[in-house]
Amino acid sequence: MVKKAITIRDIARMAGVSPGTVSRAINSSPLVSLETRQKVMQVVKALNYVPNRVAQRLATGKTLTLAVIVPFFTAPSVTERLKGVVSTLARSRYDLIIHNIEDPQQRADCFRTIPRRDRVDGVLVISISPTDEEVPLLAEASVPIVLIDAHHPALTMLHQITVDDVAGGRAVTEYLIGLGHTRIGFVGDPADNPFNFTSSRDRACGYRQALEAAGIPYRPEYYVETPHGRQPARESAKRMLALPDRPTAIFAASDVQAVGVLEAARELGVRVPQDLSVVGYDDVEIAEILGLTTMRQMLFHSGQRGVELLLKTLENPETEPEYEVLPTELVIRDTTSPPP
Amino acid sequence: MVKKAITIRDIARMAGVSPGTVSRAINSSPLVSLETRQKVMQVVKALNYVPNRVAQRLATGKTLTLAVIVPFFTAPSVTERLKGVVSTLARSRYDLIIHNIEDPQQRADCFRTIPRRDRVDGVLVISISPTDEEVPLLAEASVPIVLIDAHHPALTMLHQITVDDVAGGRAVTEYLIGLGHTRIGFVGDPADNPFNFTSSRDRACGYRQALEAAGIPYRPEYYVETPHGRQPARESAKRMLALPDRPTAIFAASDVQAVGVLEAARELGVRVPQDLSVVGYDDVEIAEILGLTTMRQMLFHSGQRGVELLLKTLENPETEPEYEVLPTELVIRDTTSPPP
DNA sequence: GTGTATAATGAAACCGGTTTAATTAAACCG
DNA sequence: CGGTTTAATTAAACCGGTTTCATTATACAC
Repeated sequence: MVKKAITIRDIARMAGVSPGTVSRAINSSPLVSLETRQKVMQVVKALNYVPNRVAQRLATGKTLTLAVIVPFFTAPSVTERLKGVVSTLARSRYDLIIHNIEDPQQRADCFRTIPRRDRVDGVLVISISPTDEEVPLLAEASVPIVLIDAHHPALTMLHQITVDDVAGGRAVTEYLIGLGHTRIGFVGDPADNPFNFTSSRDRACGYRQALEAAGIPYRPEYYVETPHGRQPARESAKRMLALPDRPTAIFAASDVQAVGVLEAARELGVRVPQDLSVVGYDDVEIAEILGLTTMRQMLFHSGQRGVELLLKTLENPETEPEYEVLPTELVIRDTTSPPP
Repeated sequence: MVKKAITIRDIARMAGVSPGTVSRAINSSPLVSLETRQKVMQVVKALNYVPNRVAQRLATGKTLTLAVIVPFFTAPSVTERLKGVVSTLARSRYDLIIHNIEDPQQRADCFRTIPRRDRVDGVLVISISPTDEEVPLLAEASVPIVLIDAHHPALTMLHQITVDDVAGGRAVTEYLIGLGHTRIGFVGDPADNPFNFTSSRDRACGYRQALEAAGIPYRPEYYVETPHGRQPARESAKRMLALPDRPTAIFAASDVQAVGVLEAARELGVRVPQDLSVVGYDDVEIAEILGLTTMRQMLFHSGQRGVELLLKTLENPETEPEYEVLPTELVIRDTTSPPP
C-alpha cells in the first residue's frame, strides 16, 4: 500500500553511477558529462523521480518557502493585499505559507517562531505594525522581513511599504470642508487595540489636523471608535445621526465601516448625499459598486511590491532597505455633496 | 553577522548528555529521568534553542504542513471558503501553504507535484473538479486529499464536500416560476472552461430542468455564458435586457454576476424588482448589503469541514471517506417579486 | 614516454534532527 | 550474594539529499 518513495540512491544504482553524480546531473552542474547526464535523466524519467524536498532543504539550508503574516483576514482590504502577494509569487519557485493572526497570543508566537532560517527564507507582514517590544525580535531575525501597510521608526533595516494615513485622513477631511461641511463625523476602529493597528488612528489624526487647520472645533460627540465591521459601524453611526445637531458628513476609516454608515442613514431615512455625505477609505470593490466616495489605496500593488522587494533581497542580501510611501487618491463618486 | 544556529549537539554538550537524550527530553519521552530532563530544559531555555524544523521533518517523515489549492482566488466565494480553512487550521499545529492556480499549466503542475509525502501531509482542493485525466494523479497520491466544492465520481477514496448545484439551480428557478415568471434569463460562466468549473454548468442544468418541468420552453436568447466577473455579466445582461421581449427575471450563477445584472438594470432604467427580478447564488457579504435575493451556500463552513475531515484522516488513516452534500438555502430579499 | 593540467566520477562527510540497538547502572528477587 | 529485570543513557544508524575532497581517466605539452 504505502509504496516506498524512490531515492537518489535508487536512481544512482540503476544508472550505474554514484548518488553525487545523480545530484549533479539533476541540478545541471557542469561537472558531469553529457553522456552520463542523459543516462541519468533517462532513469529519472522512467521512474518518475522527484527529489525529496525536505532533504534538499536540509542539505542546502534553503527552504524555498516564504511566510506571510496577516491579521485575521476578514477585512477585504487585507484580502486584496494578500491577492497581490499570492499572485506575484505564483511565478516564482517559492512556496507561500500563510499565518493568520486572530489573537495577540498567536501574534507573539508568530513573530517569535516564524522568521527563522530553518522555517522560511523570508517573511511578509501585512497590516500589523510591530510594537516596541516586538522590534528586537524582528530586528534580529535571521531572514529578511518586509512590512506591508505597517511600519515602525526603529526598524530601519527592514523594507517598509506604507501609506501616509495621516495625510490621507487630512485630505478626506479637507475635501469635505471644501464642500462646505463643518459638522463632520468620524467613525473608526479603536485607536488602542491589541493588534496595534495604526491606520484608523492615523486617519483620525489627519481628520483632527484638518479640522484644526480650518478653525473647526473638534467635537467628541462626532468622533466614535467602534470594533471593526459593518454592524458595529452601523450602530455607532445611528447613534451619531440621532444627535440633535447631527453631522452633515461622516468620514469612515474604511469602506466596510462606510457601508455601515450608509445602512444607518438608510434606516433612519437620512438621504445620501443630500442630507449626509459619506466618505470611506480603501476603495475596495464594494465601494465602486455602491458608488461610495473613498480614498483609494494601492492594495493589490502593495502586496505585489512587497514580494518584489523580498525577492530582490533574497537574491542580493545587500539590497538597501526601502521605505516606500504609496500614494493615495481621492475617488469622488455619489455619496458626497455640499451640505444641505 | 550570520550567527550560527545552535544545534541539538550544542545543547547536548552543554548539558553533558548525548543528543539522543536531548531529543527525548524535548519531546517528553518517558525514557528520560526527571533530573536529566530538567537539566536539559534549563540549557534549552538559556540558549533559547528551537529545534530545526527541516531536520525534524526529514527525520520523522512528517512535514506538519498542509496545502490548499485554490483557483486564482479572486472570487469572493473562494476567499470565503479559504477563510474557513485558515481559521480552522489556526488552532492546529499545521502550517498551511497556499497554491494559487491561474492557468491550466499551473494546475497540472500542482496536481502532479504537491500531493507528495515529502512536501505536505495532506491537501485541500477548493472549487477545482478534477478532470478524467487528473483522476489517477489524485487517486494514487501518497497523502490524503479533500475536495471542497469539487467532485468526481471516480474518486471514491477521497473526502468530497459539495453542494447539489443542480438542485440549487432548480430551486431558484422554481421559486421564480412560483412567483409567476415565465420569461427567465440565466447569466453564468462558460460551461466549457479550462478549469473544469462545474458549478455554473450544474446550476444551468437545474435551471433547464425546472423550466421543462413547468412546461416553459427553453429560449437560447435567455441563456448567456460570460467570463466570470461583474463587468462581463453587466454587458451580457444589458444585451439580454435590450431584447424586444426581455425577461422579467434573471438568475445569475453567482452573486458577483448578479451585481453585474443589477448594474445593467440600473443603467437601462429597468426597475428591480418591479420590472425585473434578480437572483444570485452564494450569499456573499455583498448580497446582504445590496439586499440581493440569493441561494445561500455554507462557504465558510465548507472550508472548516474540509479541514476537519483532513485532520481526522491524518490522525486515523482508516477513516472512511465521506461524500458530504451541504445544504443550500434560498434567502429572499429585495430583488425579487412577481412579474409586472 | 613522462609529466602535468583538466574533466569526470566516486567516496565520504555533512545538514540536524530522531530512533533503534547496545550498554551501563540500579533495583529486585529468591 | 549472584542472577535477572528494569530504567536510563549513549553510540550509532538513519532520513535523503548536497558538496567537498580524493581519485581516476583522458588530453595535452614537451
